Amino acid sequence: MKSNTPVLLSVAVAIIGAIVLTFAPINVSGAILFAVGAVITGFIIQMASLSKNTAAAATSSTPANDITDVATTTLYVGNLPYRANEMAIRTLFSEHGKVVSVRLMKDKHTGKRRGFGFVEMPEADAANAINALNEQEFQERSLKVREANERVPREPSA
DNA sequence: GTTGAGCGTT
Repeated sequence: MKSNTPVLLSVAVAIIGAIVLTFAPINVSGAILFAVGAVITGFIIQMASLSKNTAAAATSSTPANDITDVATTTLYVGNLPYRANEMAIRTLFSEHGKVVSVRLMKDKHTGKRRGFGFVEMPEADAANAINALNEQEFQERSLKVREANERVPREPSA
């Protein structure tokens, strides 16, 4: 990781400064000033690195990241085992298409899983996943994959 | 720690 380099550098500067100050005939106020200066320098280096990375990330357009403008279909997945987590469902559906988002509904009060969830996929992949994963066993349970009903409409906050 | 038809939050 490149971002660790400025941190290690600032830490090294601080340590070296402390060692030098230990054997150097300088008063305490000078030591404090040096330490503060070292810390500030480290933060400045970090900020410069962060802004540099942000600018680079914003400037370079990676074609592998634009997948947000695809028409997606939300799938209802029922009869899920209680041990199943989102990662397992995402992995399972990823075998039959691109998974946009996976949401396993849990009880709001207890936080336990209710055994069903929603998987968002592109239309073609969604139909493929329904045809492939519906009524199929997943961890000794028969999956129920269908098209989800209408989501709650986004009410304009007015 | 339990249960088993169903359609839901930032």
